[in-house]
Amino acid sequence: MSDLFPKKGHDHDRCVHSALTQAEKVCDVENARFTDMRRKVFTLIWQSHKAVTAYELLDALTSEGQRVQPPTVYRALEFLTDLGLVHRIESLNAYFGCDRPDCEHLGQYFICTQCGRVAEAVNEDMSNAVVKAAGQVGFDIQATTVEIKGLCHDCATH
Amino acid sequence: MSDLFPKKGHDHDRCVHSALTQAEKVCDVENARFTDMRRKVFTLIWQSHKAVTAYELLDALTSEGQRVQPPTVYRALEFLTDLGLVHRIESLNAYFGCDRPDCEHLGQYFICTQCGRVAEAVNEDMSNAVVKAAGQVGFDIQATTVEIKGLCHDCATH
DNA sequence: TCAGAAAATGATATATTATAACATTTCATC
DNA sequence: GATGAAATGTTATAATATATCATTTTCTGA
Repeated sequence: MSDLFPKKGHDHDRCVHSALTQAEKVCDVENARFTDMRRKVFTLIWQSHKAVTAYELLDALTSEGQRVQPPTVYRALEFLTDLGLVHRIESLNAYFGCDRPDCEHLGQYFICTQCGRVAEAVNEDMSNAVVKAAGQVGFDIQATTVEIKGLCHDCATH
Repeated sequence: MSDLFPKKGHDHDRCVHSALTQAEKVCDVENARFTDMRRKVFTLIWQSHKAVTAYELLDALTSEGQRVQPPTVYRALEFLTDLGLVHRIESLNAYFGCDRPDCEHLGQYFICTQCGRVAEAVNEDMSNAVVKAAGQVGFDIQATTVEIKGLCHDCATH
Protein backbone atom coordinates (compact mmCIF):
# COMPACT_ATOMS: atom_id res chain seq x y z
CA MET A 1 0.00 0.00 0.00
CA SER A 2 1.46 3.30 -1.04
CA ASP A 3 1.62 6.17 1.40
CA LEU A 4 -0.48 9.23 0.90
CA PHE A 5 -0.71 10.84 4.30
CA PRO A 6 2.63 11.77 5.83
CA LYS A 7 4.06 9.48 8.48
CA LYS A 8 3.75 10.40 12.11
CA GLY A 9 6.85 12.16 13.32
CA HIS A 10 7.93 13.15 9.85
CA ASP A 11 10.12 16.22 9.58
CA HIS A 12 7.44 18.79 8.98
CA ASP A 13 9.89 21.64 8.71
CA ARG A 14 11.01 20.02 5.49
CA CYS A 15 7.42 20.10 4.18
CA VAL A 16 7.16 23.77 4.96
CA HIS A 17 10.55 24.59 3.55
CA SER A 18 9.89 22.68 0.35
CA ALA A 19 6.49 24.31 -0.06
CA LEU A 20 7.99 27.77 0.37
CA THR A 21 10.73 27.04 -2.12
CA GLN A 22 8.24 25.80 -4.69
CA ALA A 23 5.93 28.76 -4.07
CA GLU A 24 8.80 31.17 -4.61
CA LYS A 25 9.67 29.44 -7.83
CA VAL A 26 6.09 29.55 -9.10
CA CYS A 27 5.74 33.22 -8.23
CA ASP A 28 9.00 33.93 -9.95
CA VAL A 29 7.93 32.15 -13.12
CA GLU A 30 4.53 33.83 -13.08
CA ASN A 31 6.02 37.20 -12.28
CA ALA A 32 3.75 37.40 -9.27
CA ARG A 33 4.67 39.07 -6.00
CA PHE A 34 5.04 36.79 -3.01
CA THR A 35 4.48 39.58 -0.51
CA ASP A 36 4.89 39.35 3.25
CA MET A 37 1.18 38.90 3.79
CA ARG A 38 0.89 36.19 1.16
CA ARG A 39 3.91 34.42 2.54
CA LYS A 40 2.53 34.58 6.06
CA VAL A 41 -0.83 33.16 5.00
CA PHE A 42 0.86 30.48 2.94
CA THR A 43 3.11 29.51 5.82
CA LEU A 44 0.19 29.37 8.22
CA ILE A 45 -1.68 27.06 5.87
CA TRP A 46 1.35 24.81 5.84
CA GLN A 47 1.56 24.63 9.65
CA SER A 48 -0.28 21.32 9.44
CA HIS A 49 -1.57 18.82 6.94
CA LYS A 50 -5.10 19.85 7.74
CA ALA A 51 -7.25 22.26 5.81
CA VAL A 52 -7.56 25.68 7.44
CA THR A 53 -10.47 28.11 7.30
CA ALA A 54 -10.09 31.76 6.42
CA TYR A 55 -11.10 32.79 9.91
CA GLU A 56 -8.62 30.42 11.52
CA LEU A 57 -5.96 32.19 9.46
CA LEU A 58 -7.37 35.52 10.55
CA ASP A 59 -7.18 34.47 14.20
CA ALA A 60 -3.65 33.18 13.77
CA LEU A 61 -2.53 36.45 12.20
CA THR A 62 -4.23 38.38 14.97
CA SER A 63 -2.44 36.30 17.63
CA GLU A 64 0.80 37.20 15.93
CA GLY A 65 -0.02 40.80 16.71
CA GLN A 66 -1.22 41.83 13.27
CA ARG A 67 -4.56 43.58 13.07
CA VAL A 68 -5.98 42.01 9.97
CA GLN A 69 -9.45 42.14 8.45
CA PRO A 70 -11.23 39.42 6.47
CA PRO A 71 -10.61 40.93 3.04
CA THR A 72 -6.87 40.80 3.61
CA VAL A 73 -7.01 37.07 4.24
CA TYR A 74 -9.41 36.40 1.39
CA ARG A 75 -7.23 38.36 -1.00
CA ALA A 76 -4.18 36.37 -0.05
CA LEU A 77 -6.19 33.17 -0.46
CA GLU A 78 -7.41 34.27 -3.85
CA PHE A 79 -3.87 35.00 -4.96
CA LEU A 80 -2.62 31.65 -3.71
CA THR A 81 -5.48 29.62 -5.15
CA ASP A 82 -5.26 31.40 -8.50
CA LEU A 83 -1.63 30.37 -8.74
CA GLY A 84 -2.45 26.83 -7.64
CA LEU A 85 -0.32 27.12 -4.51
CA VAL A 86 -3.34 26.43 -2.35
CA HIS A 87 -6.53 24.54 -3.05
CA ARG A 88 -9.94 25.23 -1.66
CA ILE A 89 -11.67 22.22 -0.14
CA GLU A 90 -15.29 22.91 -1.01
CA SER A 91 -16.86 20.50 1.42
CA LEU A 92 -14.98 22.09 4.32
CA ASN A 93 -14.94 25.75 3.27
CA ALA A 94 -11.25 25.53 3.97
CA TYR A 95 -7.89 25.83 2.29
CA PHE A 96 -5.07 23.38 1.82
CA GLY A 97 -1.51 23.73 0.61
CA CYS A 98 -0.64 22.08 -2.67
CA ASP A 99 2.63 20.20 -2.86
CA ARG A 100 2.81 20.08 -6.66
CA PRO A 101 2.02 23.65 -7.64
CA ASP A 102 4.36 23.50 -10.60
CA CYS A 103 2.19 21.34 -12.82
CA GLU A 104 -1.42 21.53 -13.93
CA HIS A 105 -3.47 18.75 -12.44
CA LEU A 106 -6.98 17.68 -11.59
CA GLY A 107 -6.40 16.82 -7.95
CA GLN A 108 -8.42 14.62 -5.66
CA TYR A 109 -8.57 15.16 -1.94
CA PHE A 110 -8.76 12.54 0.77
CA ILE A 111 -10.09 14.02 3.99
CA CYS A 112 -9.83 12.06 7.22
CA THR A 113 -12.89 12.74 9.36
CA GLN A 114 -11.06 11.43 12.43
CA CYS A 115 -7.72 13.24 12.48
CA GLY A 116 -8.68 16.05 10.12
CA ARG A 117 -5.73 15.60 7.82
CA VAL A 118 -6.08 16.09 4.10
CA ALA A 119 -4.01 14.49 1.36
CA GLU A 120 -3.96 15.41 -2.26
CA ALA A 121 -3.77 12.69 -4.85
CA VAL A 122 -3.18 13.12 -8.53
CA ASN A 123 -4.59 9.84 -9.71
CA GLU A 124 -4.89 9.25 -13.41
CA ASP A 125 -7.55 6.58 -13.05
CA MET A 126 -9.82 9.10 -11.38
CA SER A 127 -8.96 11.97 -13.70
CA ASN A 128 -9.39 9.80 -16.75
CA ALA A 129 -12.72 8.46 -15.54
CA VAL A 130 -13.98 12.00 -15.04
CA VAL A 131 -12.70 13.19 -18.41
CA LYS A 132 -14.15 10.15 -20.14
CA ALA A 133 -17.53 10.46 -18.45
CA ALA A 134 -17.68 14.11 -19.44
CA GLY A 135 -16.76 13.25 -23.00
CA GLN A 136 -19.54 10.71 -23.20
CA VAL A 137 -22.15 13.32 -22.41
CA GLY A 138 -20.59 16.15 -24.40
CA PHE A 139 -19.63 18.13 -21.34
CA ASP A 140 -16.74 20.57 -21.62
CA ILE A 141 -14.84 20.51 -18.30
CA GLN A 142 -13.64 23.74 -16.71
CA ALA A 143 -12.91 22.55 -13.18
CA THR A 144 -13.38 19.49 -11.04
CA THR A 145 -13.97 18.95 -7.36
CA VAL A 146 -13.23 15.47 -6.08
CA GLU A 147 -13.27 15.19 -2.31
CA ILE A 148 -13.35 11.88 -0.51
CA LYS A 149 -14.18 11.73 3.17
CA GLY A 150 -13.46 8.82 5.42
CA LEU A 151 -10.76 7.35 7.62
CA CYS A 152 -7.10 7.50 6.72
CA HIS A 153 -5.13 4.30 7.17
CA ASP A 154 -3.70 5.41 10.51
CA CYS A 155 -7.11 6.21 11.94
CA ALA A 156 -8.79 3.15 10.45
CA THR A 157 -6.27 0.78 12.01
CA HIS A 158 -5.80 2.31 15.46
CA MET B 1 -23.68 10.71 -27.19
CA SER B 2 -26.02 9.86 -24.36
CA ASP B 3 -28.18 12.56 -22.88
CA LEU B 4 -27.65 13.71 -19.36
CA PHE B 5 -29.24 17.12 -19.18
CA PRO B 6 -32.94 17.17 -20.02
CA LYS B 7 -33.94 18.32 -23.47
CA LYS B 8 -35.24 21.81 -23.96
CA GLY B 9 -39.00 21.87 -23.89
CA HIS B 10 -39.26 18.58 -22.07
CA ASP B 11 -42.38 18.04 -20.01
CA HIS B 12 -41.09 19.28 -16.69
CA ASP B 13 -44.34 18.55 -14.89
CA ARG B 14 -43.54 14.93 -15.43
CA CYS B 15 -40.14 15.38 -13.72
CA VAL B 16 -41.82 17.00 -10.74
CA HIS B 17 -44.58 14.43 -10.58
CA SER B 18 -42.17 11.53 -10.82
CA ALA B 19 -39.92 13.03 -8.16
CA LEU B 20 -42.85 13.50 -5.81
CA THR B 21 -44.04 9.96 -6.37
CA GLN B 22 -40.60 8.57 -5.66
CA ALA B 23 -40.18 10.76 -2.60
CA GLU B 24 -43.49 9.57 -1.22
CA LYS B 25 -42.43 5.99 -1.75
CA VAL B 26 -39.08 6.50 -0.02
CA CYS B 27 -40.73 8.24 2.93
CA ASP B 28 -43.22 5.43 3.17
CA VAL B 29 -40.53 2.77 3.18
CA GLU B 30 -38.47 4.69 5.71
CA ASN B 31 -41.49 5.47 7.83
CA ALA B 32 -40.61 9.14 7.59
CA ARG B 33 -43.17 11.92 7.48
CA PHE B 34 -43.38 13.86 4.23
CA THR B 35 -44.97 16.90 5.87
CA ASP B 36 -46.38 19.93 4.08
CA MET B 37 -43.23 21.95 4.68
CA ARG B 38 -40.94 19.19 3.46
CA ARG B 39 -43.11 18.66 0.42
CA LYS B 40 -43.13 22.37 -0.34
CA VAL B 41 -39.36 22.63 -0.08
CA PHE B 42 -38.91 19.51 -2.16
CA THR B 43 -41.28 20.79 -4.82
CA LEU B 44 -39.52 24.16 -4.91
CA ILE B 45 -36.18 22.44 -5.41
CA TRP B 46 -37.70 20.57 -8.34
CA GLN B 47 -39.00 23.74 -9.99
CA SER B 48 -35.92 23.68 -12.19
CA HIS B 49 -32.93 21.53 -13.00
CA LYS B 50 -30.69 24.02 -11.28
CA ALA B 51 -29.34 23.82 -7.75
CA VAL B 52 -31.14 26.12 -5.31
CA THR B 53 -29.75 27.83 -2.24
CA ALA B 54 -31.43 27.68 1.15
CA TYR B 55 -32.16 31.39 1.03
CA GLU B 56 -33.66 31.16 -2.43
CA LEU B 57 -36.03 28.58 -0.99
CA LEU B 58 -36.71 30.88 1.93
CA ASP B 59 -37.53 33.74 -0.43
CA ALA B 60 -39.77 31.51 -2.52
CA LEU B 61 -41.68 30.37 0.54
CA THR B 62 -42.00 33.96 1.70
CA SER B 63 -43.39 35.01 -1.69
CA GLU B 64 -45.98 32.29 -1.32
CA GLY B 65 -47.17 34.13 1.78
CA GLN B 66 -45.53 31.93 4.37
CA ARG B 67 -43.48 33.60 7.04
CA VAL B 68 -40.60 31.19 7.31
CA GLN B 69 -37.29 31.44 9.14
CA PRO B 70 -33.96 29.92 8.12
CA PRO B 71 -34.08 26.98 10.56
CA THR B 72 -37.31 25.79 9.00
CA VAL B 73 -35.71 25.57 5.59
CA TYR B 74 -32.51 24.02 6.87
CA ARG B 75 -34.47 21.41 8.79
CA ALA B 76 -36.42 20.44 5.70
CA LEU B 77 -33.17 20.28 3.74
CA GLU B 78 -31.57 18.10 6.40
CA PHE B 79 -34.51 15.73 6.31
CA LEU B 80 -34.44 15.54 2.52
CA THR B 81 -30.70 15.11 2.24
CA ASP B 82 -30.62 12.48 4.99
CA LEU B 83 -33.13 10.45 3.02
CA GLY B 84 -31.19 10.98 -0.20
CA LEU B 85 -34.10 12.83 -1.84
CA VAL B 86 -31.93 15.89 -2.29
CA HIS B 87 -28.18 16.28 -2.63
CA ARG B 88 -26.09 19.17 -1.48
CA ILE B 89 -23.77 20.62 -4.11
CA GLU B 90 -20.78 21.61 -2.02
CA SER B 91 -19.15 23.90 -4.52
CA LEU B 92 -22.35 25.94 -4.85
CA ASN B 93 -23.69 25.78 -1.28
CA ALA B 94 -26.90 24.71 -2.93
CA TYR B 95 -29.31 21.83 -3.13
CA PHE B 96 -30.42 19.63 -5.95
CA GLY B 97 -33.18 17.06 -6.34
CA CYS B 98 -32.13 13.46 -6.80
CA ASP B 99 -33.98 11.43 -9.41
CA ARG B 100 -32.89 8.02 -8.13
CA PRO B 101 -33.50 8.32 -4.39
CA ASP B 102 -34.45 4.66 -4.13
CA CYS B 103 -30.95 3.23 -4.46
CA GLU B 104 -27.69 3.93 -2.73
CA HIS B 105 -25.18 5.53 -5.05
CA LEU B 106 -22.03 7.60 -5.18
CA GLY B 107 -23.28 10.32 -7.50
CA GLN B 108 -21.33 12.73 -9.64
CA TYR B 109 -22.62 16.16 -10.55
CA PHE B 110 -22.15 18.01 -13.79
CA ILE B 111 -22.72 21.72 -13.30
CA CYS B 112 -23.09 23.99 -16.30
CA THR B 113 -21.51 27.35 -15.55
CA GLN B 114 -23.42 28.92 -18.43
CA CYS B 115 -27.05 27.89 -17.95
CA GLY B 116 -26.75 26.86 -14.32
CA ARG B 117 -28.28 23.46 -14.79
CA VAL B 118 -27.04 20.47 -12.84
CA ALA B 119 -27.19 16.84 -13.84
CA GLU B 120 -26.48 13.86 -11.69
CA ALA B 121 -24.62 10.93 -13.11
CA VAL B 122 -24.13 7.57 -11.51
CA ASN B 123 -21.12 6.47 -13.46
CA GLU B 124 -19.43 3.25 -12.46
CA ASP B 125 -16.12 4.17 -14.07
CA MET B 126 -15.88 7.19 -11.80
CA SER B 127 -17.14 5.42 -8.69
CA ASN B 128 -14.84 2.48 -9.29
CA ALA B 129 -11.85 4.73 -9.85
CA VAL B 130 -12.52 6.50 -6.56
CA VAL B 131 -13.04 3.27 -4.65
CA LYS B 132 -9.93 1.74 -6.18
CA ALA B 133 -7.77 4.78 -5.48
CA ALA B 134 -8.96 4.78 -1.88
CA GLY B 135 -8.22 1.08 -1.56
CA GLN B 136 -4.69 1.61 -2.82
CA VAL B 137 -3.91 4.02 -0.02
CA GLY B 138 -5.85 2.22 2.70
CA PHE B 139 -8.51 4.87 2.94
CA ASP B 140 -11.93 3.87 4.26
CA ILE B 141 -14.55 5.89 2.35
CA GLN B 142 -17.51 7.43 4.15
CA ALA B 143 -18.71 9.91 1.54
CA THR B 144 -17.63 11.31 -1.78
CA THR B 145 -18.07 14.65 -3.47
CA VAL B 146 -17.56 14.68 -7.22
CA GLU B 147 -18.59 17.92 -8.87
CA ILE B 148 -17.61 18.80 -12.40
CA LYS B 149 -18.01 22.34 -13.66
CA GLY B 150 -18.04 23.34 -17.28
CA LEU B 151 -20.33 23.72 -20.25
CA CYS B 152 -23.18 21.36 -20.95
CA HIS B 153 -23.54 20.16 -24.52
CA ASP B 154 -26.30 22.68 -25.28
CA CYS B 155 -24.26 25.62 -24.05
CA ALA B 156 -21.02 24.40 -25.62
CA THR B 157 -22.57 24.12 -29.06
CA HIS B 158 -24.77 27.23 -29.17
C1' DT C 1 15.70 60.24 -8.39
C1' DC C 2 11.34 61.10 -8.49
C1' DA C 3 6.49 61.51 -10.75
C1' DG C 4 2.83 58.85 -12.09
C1' DA C 5 0.55 54.48 -12.60
C1' DA C 6 -0.40 50.04 -10.96
C1' DA C 7 -0.66 46.77 -7.41
C1' DA C 8 -1.40 45.63 -2.75
C1' DT C 9 -3.25 46.41 1.63
C1' DG C 10 -6.20 48.89 5.11
C1' DA C 11 -10.71 49.98 6.78
C1' DT C 12 -15.61 49.95 7.03
C1' DA C 13 -19.70 47.99 6.11
C1' DT C 14 -22.57 44.45 4.76
C1' DA C 15 -24.03 40.17 2.26
C1' DT C 16 -24.53 35.21 2.44
C1' DT C 17 -24.79 30.75 4.58
C1' DA C 18 -25.83 28.16 8.72
C1' DT C 19 -26.89 26.79 13.58
C1' DA C 20 -28.00 27.03 18.74
C1' DA C 21 -31.55 27.23 22.04
C1' DC C 22 -35.92 27.31 23.73
C1' DA C 23 -41.19 27.78 22.92
C1' DT C 24 -45.21 26.11 20.71
C1' DT C 25 -47.89 23.23 17.78
C1' DT C 26 -49.02 18.97 15.50
C1' DC C 27 -49.57 14.15 15.29
C1' DA C 28 -49.75 9.23 16.36
C1' DT C 29 -51.11 6.21 19.91
C1' DC C 30 -53.31 4.75 23.87
C1' DG D 1 -59.01 13.44 25.22
C1' DA D 2 -54.24 12.67 27.63
C1' DT D 3 -49.56 11.76 26.61
C1' DG D 4 -45.12 11.82 24.53
C1' DA D 5 -42.55 12.37 20.40
C1' DA D 6 -41.82 14.80 16.33
C1' DA D 7 -42.11 18.90 13.80
C1' DT D 8 -42.24 23.68 13.40
C1' DG D 9 -41.99 28.56 15.20
C1' DT D 10 -39.14 32.20 17.09
C1' DT D 11 -35.19 34.72 18.40
C1' DA D 12 -30.61 35.35 18.34
C1' DT D 13 -26.18 34.72 16.67
C1' DA D 14 -22.25 32.20 14.47
C1' DA D 15 -19.50 31.35 10.37
C1' DT D 16 -18.16 32.41 5.74
C1' DA D 17 -17.45 35.86 2.17
C1' DT D 18 -17.48 40.23 -0.60
C1' DA D 19 -18.26 45.27 -2.10
C1' DT D 20 -16.38 49.72 -1.83
C1' DC D 21 -13.43 53.32 -1.15
C1' DA D 22 -9.01 55.08 1.18
C1' DT D 23 -4.18 54.59 1.81
C1' DT D 24 0.29 52.67 1.17
C1' DT D 25 3.74 50.25 -1.39
C1' DT D 26 6.03 49.00 -5.50
C1' DC D 27 7.24 49.33 -10.24
C1' DT D 28 8.31 51.88 -14.37
C1' DG D 29 9.95 55.30 -17.24
C1' DA D 30 11.46 60.00 -17.88
